[in-house]
Amino acid sequence: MILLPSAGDCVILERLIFQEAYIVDLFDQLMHSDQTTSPAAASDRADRPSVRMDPRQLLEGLNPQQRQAVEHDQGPLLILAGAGSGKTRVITHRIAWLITVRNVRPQAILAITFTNKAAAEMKHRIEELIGSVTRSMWVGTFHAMMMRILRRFADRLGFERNFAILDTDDQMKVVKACLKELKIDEKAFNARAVHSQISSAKNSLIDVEAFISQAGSDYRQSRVAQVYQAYQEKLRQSNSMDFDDILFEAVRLLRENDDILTEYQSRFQYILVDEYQDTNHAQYQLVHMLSAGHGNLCVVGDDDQSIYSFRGANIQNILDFEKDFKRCKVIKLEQNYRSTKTILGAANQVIRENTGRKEKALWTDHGHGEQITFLRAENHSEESRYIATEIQRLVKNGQHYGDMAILYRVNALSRNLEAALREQGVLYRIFGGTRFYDRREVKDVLAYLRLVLSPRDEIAFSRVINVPRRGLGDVTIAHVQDLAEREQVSSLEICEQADRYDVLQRMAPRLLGFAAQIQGMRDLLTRDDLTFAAFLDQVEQDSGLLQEIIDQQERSKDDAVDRIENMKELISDALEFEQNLRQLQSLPEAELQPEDEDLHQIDDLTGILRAYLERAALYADMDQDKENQDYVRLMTIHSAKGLEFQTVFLVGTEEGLFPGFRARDSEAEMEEERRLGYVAITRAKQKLYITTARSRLVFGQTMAMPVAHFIQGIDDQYIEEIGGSRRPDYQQAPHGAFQAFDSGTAGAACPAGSAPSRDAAGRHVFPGSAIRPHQTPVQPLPDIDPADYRPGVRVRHEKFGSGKIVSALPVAGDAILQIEFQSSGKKRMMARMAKLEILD
DNA sequence: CCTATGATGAACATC
DNA sequence: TCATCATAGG
Repeated sequence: MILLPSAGDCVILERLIFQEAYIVDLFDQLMHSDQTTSPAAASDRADRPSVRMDPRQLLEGLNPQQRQAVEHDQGPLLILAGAGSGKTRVITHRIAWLITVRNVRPQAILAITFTNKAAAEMKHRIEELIGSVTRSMWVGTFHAMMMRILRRFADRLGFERNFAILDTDDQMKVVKACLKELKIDEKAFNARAVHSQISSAKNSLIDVEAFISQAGSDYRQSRVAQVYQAYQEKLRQSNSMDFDDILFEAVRLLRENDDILTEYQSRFQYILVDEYQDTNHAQYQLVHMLSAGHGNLCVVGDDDQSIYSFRGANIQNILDFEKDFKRCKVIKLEQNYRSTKTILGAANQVIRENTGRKEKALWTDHGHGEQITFLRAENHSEESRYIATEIQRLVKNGQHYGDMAILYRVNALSRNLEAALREQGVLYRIFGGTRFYDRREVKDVLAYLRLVLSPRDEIAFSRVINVPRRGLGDVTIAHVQDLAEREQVSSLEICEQADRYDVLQRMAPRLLGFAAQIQGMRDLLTRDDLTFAAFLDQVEQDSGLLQEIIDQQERSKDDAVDRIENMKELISDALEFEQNLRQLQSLPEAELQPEDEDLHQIDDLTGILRAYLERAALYADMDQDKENQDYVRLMTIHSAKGLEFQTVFLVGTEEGLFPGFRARDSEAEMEEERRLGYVAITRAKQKLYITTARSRLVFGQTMAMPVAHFIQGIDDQYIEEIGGSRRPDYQQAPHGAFQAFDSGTAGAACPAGSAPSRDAAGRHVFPGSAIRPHQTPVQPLPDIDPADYRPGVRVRHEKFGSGKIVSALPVAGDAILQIEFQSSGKKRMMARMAKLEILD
């Protein structure tokens, strides 16, 4: 390793810090699936800029305000960066400046971004400037950064280091369980609403006690307080945190432990926070605490782009920054480098209606460009068809799919568009929607993994205890959980001892079988002689999850094939994850003993599993967008934040949809919708389309949709209207006309039949392998060629003897076979798993 | 204890 | 429209 002793720094100290920073970065690279580290880049390591550039270059091409921001030295700094004002440029150059000019060690910099993607982008751009320094920097989201600290000090908070992270789905289930336990009527107390109250309480750092006292004698509130209390208790017993806890507990950790706070305060000499307008109170507090000593806090944001209040974001954080940090410097970036005057003008008109914003005058020296095209279509199919044909027209004129994006308020709108785009042969890709790790079958597998890793994970337990069906019903499960509570042990332990309890007598064999299954998997884990992918493969099989889907394939096959593919995909994902890890570990530095024990343990299967589960929870954006890919991008406005496109189609800008119906009676929410509109409009560089439909299917009903109010306010000079005025039109097309139109395309849009036929497969009895833990080392499954398994081919199975393949369906390098055995009739199995001998 | 059925209610964005 | 939930019947 190369050590560059810097003035005044104790070499040993530097060594330690460097080591941890290095390992921390390994972690980071692992988490970002897009960061498939090239060996070349990886070995080009240095904790100092490898290319020492002339610092003056860092200021080149910057306007005076940008320069000022980059060169700012000590003390708090607020950069108000309007849309398209070169914000990222300023941040990255500032970091480069700090390192090269101010001689700040990279590991003394903490840079917080809003998304993982933004973090990757920031690192990339810094490296372009000064080489691979980012590997020892902490760059990431609040959640990811705090997780590092929390893992390390989990014990101080009373958690085990392998605590689980609950996603929204899990959280909901826990809330429901609490409601049930407290005998609260779910109709009077909507679980969703209660959960959101708990969530915002945590984001505001209101703990259970404070919530209770705040509720006072208010019946409703004190009931919610009870749920909050029960909820926290359950999480604690399950050794789990939810998303909000990650921040909440981090604050608590730093508040209650002076030594830890001091350590991180002195480590992070410079703190930068991007998208500061979207921080919540907990995040505010974290930043505050960490920067308390030196006050070298630089926040960047735009109050007009605050669009995450649903997540607890508090726009006051940015509005009050000057009050909170007295001697702070404020720099406004008001020159827009992105859009035409027309687009900017329209955007300004939309946002100007908001009150209580920081006055900014965004300007550009670009030309006026084309007018904004406003479309008033009859219905959603016409709207989508217009967009599709327009895209094709633009492409004929030399534009690229990759320069265009279609933005919408709600994911559901992508459906209609998809049909039309496909029809017209437009290349496109949809972002967002159900994420890979959120798919049911994937979550089931992950729940097994969680339970294997952390036996106390009650939430994972209840998810998988009867999945696949083991003939264990609500009553039995309730008994198990009651006993667990009474005896203060985990439900899994009750299962292990099921034969000791009278109430469980009847179901004891099944419970024991389940416990043995988990134990078997845990043995595999601790024995540590499998690759991670092989381990996951084994879990998918031993759990019976895979077999269950195969059985189901009998009837409803469309769905089943997808699900099997997802399970296979999960294995490849695990493989990739592991390979990345190995590659990183093969670097020379990895031989060092990291001071951080947690990261050290990433060496064995258990460590990999823990890291993998964390990634699944925190870094769920699996399908990363590759730049320069030539397809139209479809996404929500929220996920488009920070991006820009030559041409933008903003669809469904209708009252009730965008702005959503909930914003109706709340001026605050209305303002957020306007900000959202502002964000959408400012994504466009050259050309903007705003489209609406006079009628649209909402909740399966055709509804008349008025044009969004904030669009009506845009001046005529900026807009060219097609299909009608954006101002209220009294002329409605006859209903019947588009009724017929709808039924024509609706069928094509959703080809799946209305009633997904459920199959009546008999319940799954646990396989023999489950009861007997594995005695012999597990053989990795053989690679097979799916093409070998064709209908008519005769095969031999070690248990069922010889048989003939009736049908074969290739799936992800494997095949689902139906085999007619001479002795035991028809069976369904996966080719690879069955270990068949081909007889012909 | 499982499954099918029909009712019911939900739908906004993300770490 | 789609998914989840409660209920009834096997």
